[in-house]
Amino acid sequence: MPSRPADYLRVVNAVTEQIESGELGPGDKLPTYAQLAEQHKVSVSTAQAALRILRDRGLVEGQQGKGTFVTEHPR
Amino acid sequence: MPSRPADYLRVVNAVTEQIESGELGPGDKLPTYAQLAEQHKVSVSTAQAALRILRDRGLVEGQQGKGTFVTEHPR
DNA sequence: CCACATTTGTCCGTATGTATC
DNA sequence: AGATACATACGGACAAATGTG
Repeated sequence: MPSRPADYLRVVNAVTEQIESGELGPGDKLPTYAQLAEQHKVSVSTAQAALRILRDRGLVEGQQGKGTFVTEHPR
Repeated sequence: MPSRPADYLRVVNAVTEQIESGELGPGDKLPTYAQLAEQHKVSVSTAQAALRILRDRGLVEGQQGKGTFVTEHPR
């Protein structure tokens, strides 16, 4: 029974790939919660859960009032 | 302006410390969602968010119907 | 200085599914 | 069959920071 990944993980993986492929570079701004939610056909809550994971992993950083940005990662 | 950490991070940190201090060892069972929520005076939703982070970090593993357990393996 | 809109961040309650006992 | 417990998803309500007018 191949259960597909949870929605929030699909978003996590999608964004991670965009970063690793270079489509999104350090300092680049990600779509807003609402845009990300719409793009992946999930609720805003779910998009937020995904971004919380990405923040915890250190891939992105959020700035209130401005947006979410790809971490300038030396690594 | 040290604003204090978010509730879900407090739970993450508390559990992490219990693991690192040896109070909780590999294979040990954590409190249930409801118990964890009560102990830290947060909602079940918030406790779940904390455990999702801990799972993502690889510190614990959830098993449906059974419980959440400290991962067997360091690193 | 103030009002407003935008956007991220947090918290909660509920519903539903899945697995175990 | 029923109880327990983890897992996912959603929507609503605010707070905090930013930018604009």
